[in-house]
Parts: sequence; C-alpha cells; structure tokens
Amino acid sequence: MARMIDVANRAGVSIKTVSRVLNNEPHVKESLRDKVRTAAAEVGYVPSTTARALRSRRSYAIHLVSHSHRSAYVNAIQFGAVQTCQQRGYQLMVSLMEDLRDMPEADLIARFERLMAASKPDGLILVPPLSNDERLYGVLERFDVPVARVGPNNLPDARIIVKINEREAARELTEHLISLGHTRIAFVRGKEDQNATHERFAGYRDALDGAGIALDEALVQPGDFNFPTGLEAGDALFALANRPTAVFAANDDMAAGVLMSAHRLRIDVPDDLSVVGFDDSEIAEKMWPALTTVRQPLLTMGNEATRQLIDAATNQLPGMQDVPNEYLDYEIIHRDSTGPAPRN
Amino acid sequence: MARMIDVANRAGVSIKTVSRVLNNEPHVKESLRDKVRTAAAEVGYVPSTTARALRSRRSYAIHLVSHSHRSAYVNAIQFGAVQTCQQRGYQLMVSLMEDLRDMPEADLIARFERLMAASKPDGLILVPPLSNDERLYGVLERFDVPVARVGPNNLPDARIIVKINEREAARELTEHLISLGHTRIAFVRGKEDQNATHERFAGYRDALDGAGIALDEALVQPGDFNFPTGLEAGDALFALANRPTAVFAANDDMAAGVLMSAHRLRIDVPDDLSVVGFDDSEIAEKMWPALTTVRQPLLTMGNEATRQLIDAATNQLPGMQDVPNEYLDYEIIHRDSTGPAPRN
DNA sequence: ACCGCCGTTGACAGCGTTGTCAATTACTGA
DNA sequence: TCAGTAATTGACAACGCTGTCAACGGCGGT
Repeated sequence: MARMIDVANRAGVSIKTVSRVLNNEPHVKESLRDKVRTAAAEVGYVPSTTARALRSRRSYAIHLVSHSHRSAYVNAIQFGAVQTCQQRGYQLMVSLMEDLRDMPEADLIARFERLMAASKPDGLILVPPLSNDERLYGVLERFDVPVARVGPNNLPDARIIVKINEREAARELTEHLISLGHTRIAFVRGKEDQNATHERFAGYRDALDGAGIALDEALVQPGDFNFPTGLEAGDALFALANRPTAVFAANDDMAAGVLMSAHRLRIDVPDDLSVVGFDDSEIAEKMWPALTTVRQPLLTMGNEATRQLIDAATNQLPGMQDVPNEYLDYEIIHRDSTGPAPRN
Repeated sequence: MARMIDVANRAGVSIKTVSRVLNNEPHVKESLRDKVRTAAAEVGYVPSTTARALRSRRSYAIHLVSHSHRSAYVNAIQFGAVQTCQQRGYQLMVSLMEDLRDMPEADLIARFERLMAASKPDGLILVPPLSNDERLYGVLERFDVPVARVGPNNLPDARIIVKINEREAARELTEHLISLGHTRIAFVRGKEDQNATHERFAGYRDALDGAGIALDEALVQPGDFNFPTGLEAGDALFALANRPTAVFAANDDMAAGVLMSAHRLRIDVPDDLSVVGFDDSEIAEKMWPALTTVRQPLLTMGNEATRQLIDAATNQLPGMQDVPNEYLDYEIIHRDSTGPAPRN
C-alpha cells in the first residue's frame, strides 16, 4: 500500500509538500500541486486514516449512538448519515447504548469515556431517545466533541439539533381529521420519557382546542411506540361504549397495532374508523389500508446532522451561529386509512 | 485523557510492561499485573485504538458493507454485528456500496482499495446482494482481510459464510401449504442476481415435485424483493382465470404487496387465499393478517459473522477448518395468513 | 563456584501522518 | 541594486502504542 513517502519520491518533493497538497493547504505552487496529484494517482495513494488520526487528533469518523432497540426510524437516519460521511471522506461508526435510565451517572460517564477514547470521533450523532436525555447533556460537556441531536428536543442551547416541528405537524394532521368531520379523536401516546410523545400530544391538543373540541381523557391511551401497545390501545378504545371515529397513534408502529385491533373486531377502515400515524416509516404504505401519516425527512435529517458535524469539526463554521437549528420540512402523506367521519 | 505512560508512572513500571499486562501477554509477574491493573483503573485509562492500530496494523474494527438499499434485513444483521463488536471491544463501521453490476472491475477494485486503506478493518462483513457477487470474490483476494458473507451463497471455498438452509426452509414452508390442501401455489421471485431467489425457488420446486404437483409457469411471477413488485405480482396472479389458492412470495415485503392486492380485490385471507413470505422481517407480524413466514436468525447471523471474523483476526483459530460453515437454524412462524385451501 | 538457561523487565525504534519551525527562494519597494 | 518581507519548501519531532532485542537476575546442574 502506497505511503506518502512513495508519492513524495515519485514527485520529487518532500512528504510535507505532499501532505500540504492532499490536504488543500496553502503555500504550494500550482505546478507542484499538479505534479504531486499526478504522482499520487499513479501510485494509487490513499491516506492512512489511522496515522492521520493519531497525529492530527482528528479521526475522520462520525459516531452514531443509538439505543439498543433498533427501529426503521434509526435505520433511515443512519442511512442518511453514512451517505454524507462517504461523500465527505468520513467513516461512520455505530454504537448501541443500553437503557440509560437506570444507569448511575458514573457508569454513564465511563461508557462515553470508553467510547470516546476508543474511537475518538470528530462528531457524535445522538438519536431518540438518547437525543433528549438531559443527563447526557451534562456528561458530554466533558468531551470536546460536537454533538448532533436528532429529533424533537427542547434543549435551550446552540448545539446542533436536527428536527421537524412535530407539534405543528401533529396539529395539522389532527386538523385534517377534524376537517373530515371527526370529533371523537383518540390519541395513543408513546414512551413518556421521549419528547416526541409530548410534542405530538401537544399538537393534537392544539388542534382540538382550536376547533373547540373538549379533550376526552378516556380517548387518550398510553403506549410505548411499539406495535403490541398499539394493539392494546386499540382494544381498549374499541371496547369503549362511545367509540372514537378516529385514532391518532403517536407513531406508525402503534398505528399498525390499532389497525390490527380494528381488523380483528371487523371495524371497517376508513369507513367506520380513520387511523393516522406519525413518521412515515417503511411499513406505513405496506399496511392495509395504507396509512395516512406525517413524513419526516429522516434521510435528510441524517445528512444534515452529519454535514453540520463535519463542518463544525473542520471549523468551516467558526461557531454555530449561522446554523440556526431551524426546522426541516415535514409532509402529511394522505393514504387510505382516513376518510369522512361516519354519520350516526 | 490518560495515556499508557501515566499508568506506567503510577505503577512504577515501564510502559512496555503496562502494554503486556493490558494485552494479556505472558512474561509478567502476577504481582506486577495487579499493580498495573489497579493503576490503570485509577487513572481511568482507555487504550487509544488509533495508536494501537497504527503500530500493530490491527484496527480493532469490523466493516460492514451493504448495498445502497437499506432494509430491515440488513438492519437486523448489523444490529447483531454491533452487539458482538461491543462485547469484544471492536468498533463497527458501515459503508454503502452502490450498484456493482454496471461498475467496471477497475472501479470496483478502486472502491474497495479506498475502503480498505481508509479504515483498515480487521474483517469485512458482506450482506446480500454483495455477499453473493462473484466478482467481489476475486477482488477481495487482493486484500489480506478475512471476509464473512451473510446469506445464501454457493461459493465453493472455505471462507466464512453465515446462512440458513434457505432451500430446505422454502421446501418446508411450501409443504406446509400443500398439507393444508393447496395445489395451485404461486411463487413470486426476487431479484434474479441474488442467490436467495434461486434457493427459495428451488425449495418451492422441491416441495411441488415431492407432492407430485406439476409446476405451472403461469403461477411464477417475477419480482425484485420490494413491495411494489409484490403488488404487481398479486395483481397479475389474481387476474388469472384460474387463480392460485396460495402465494409464496420470496420475501416478506413482496408478501405485503400480494396481501395489499388481495385486499383491494376483496379476496379474503386466509379463507380464500393463503400467503406466505420469507425472512420474518419486522413487518411480518404487523400486517393484516399477520404473515406466516420463515424466521431467519438475523441477529445471530450478525453475531456469528462478527465473532468468526474477530477470531480469525486474532488468530485464535489457526485456519477455518473448525468453522465448517454449517447452517444456522431457521424456524417456520405460523401466523394468520395461511389456512386450509378453499373447496370449490 | 561457575556456566548457561529461562523468565522478567525495560530501552528504543518505528508505524504514517501532520505540526513546528527553520531554511530557502521570490518578490516588493526604495 | 539591495534590504526587507512574503511565499514556498523541507527537516525533524511527535502522536501513543507495540515489536524487537538486549539486559538483568534467579536458578539448577556440574
């Protein structure tokens, strides 16, 4: 495998000059630049990330840390992250972090210390539920590494946060149900320690309030973002004397559970019941009937988080002032699980 | 961040001794070992993977390369891989490789050369369709790196291959349909350049042959492992004058498409039609009706591939003689999409 | 008592790159 | 023309670890 010295010899310059050319540093004559680049191509030179990392204290790697439970959501974000990494010559590493809630802070610190020491990433991507864990907030201060948080997040500072306006999206989706004539609209909550649950519920309430519909606590069911809890929530809702005509599940997996419950009870969707989800995960269009939901630009979110991290690491952006953590665009996807409220 | 020299000073030994202790090398007195370990713990020492990698020419990293299209299948394998990596103190890096078919071999080599040079992995995990691409077979010879291929694979050599017996599984699943009384059993093929398609189809034929059922070419539809082609295949099959009473889709996503087609045509599943898939991907249990399918131990496959790679890199296994590339266990998961053949 | 061996231990070099700084060359203005 | 400054280039060290090899000391055999 060709090293820098081989390129240098072939081009008749010192290795330092080769280094400068390949890193696009100033202070090299154009004529030499070409000569070096040609030589590098001829010997098939590829820089050793390892040596670079050791000397320059930059690893050219981004580390994505996710909770041990893998989902299509995280998968999509990761996909976006690896795309951007490859474009920019970075590596993407992935780690799993088990449940943090019952982990003493000391262990938490130790976990991250090990992770940081071992892979020395130039940036850290945190996805839900890690991204809105307040304790990590303090723990990561200890390490001098840019952190990007993906997903709804109410941390007040200027870190990199990539998200959509979930509250507004939830409101819009609920308003759509209301415009279809629904008034008894149920809501299935997600995990209580995730911000998404609260944002989406807030949007749901906003819409009800706006339409002057009173919140019926009986129509609000707990859940944990997984299919089985969606199923349970559906069973509970449909056992009610006064059934809802529409169900807003806080994510698609739970919406699938609600649909399953409806099917089992021979409730026709969308004629007798409308169901909506959130995320537009890959199962949304594969369900029967295909699910009306909110599309999050997960790929773009992965891209963005990565891009901003790399920029921060490269110091192309002196601070993050010009990255105002704005919302990315979402989109309501209308499919076949929603229809006019049944009259009765 | 503590370095080895800090541990050495604290323990009153040379850094070489620290290195020996922490790498479990021989020739250190037990008393010193304890002293070093204590010192390491006290200063919170974590070895620098970077420095280690540079000097020892081992990166303590496994690289998982997948096709640009990310699926739940790959996601699960990756999950298994990262689990084992973390257990063994390795990092997992991921890469995407775009479509290789129309890539000249020279480019292919260049792609891998860059990948290898940049991340210098101790092992490479290839997932379908990369894992059964014959050209990679030759290309990877150039690099002195252990390669694990996940998925059905008929390469004749002694490399690491982690798979289930897909043909047998497909036969068993088809036999189950036959035992339910079905004789008009359709098959939806996957991508033709993937071994899985051929293995699964072969198993389907085995079962038909075994039962003395003639293969009806009209019941064999093309597909590409994605939902839309499953939908198309369903539409084509259900437009037939003599409809099948059962459909075996070569994977779950296509089975979802077949189900959607059936629902749209108001064909009752499982009363009028049985549908089965393959993989037991996460959507299988969320479909309506929940899908009967073959569970591949994808997590275990990711674990195994990684374990074998690490062992190979560590030379704990001198060769691969004692890793006989045996099949892992699969399991037929009976759900609600299958039932007795309708009488007519 | 001496030799030679083995189990321990450490000094030192070097992995392939980039940072520092000095040396050299080119260019400016008087 | 020449000093003074700026641009260019390279020599060398260093990042933190492991591989090599030499030094040391204890021990058994003669």
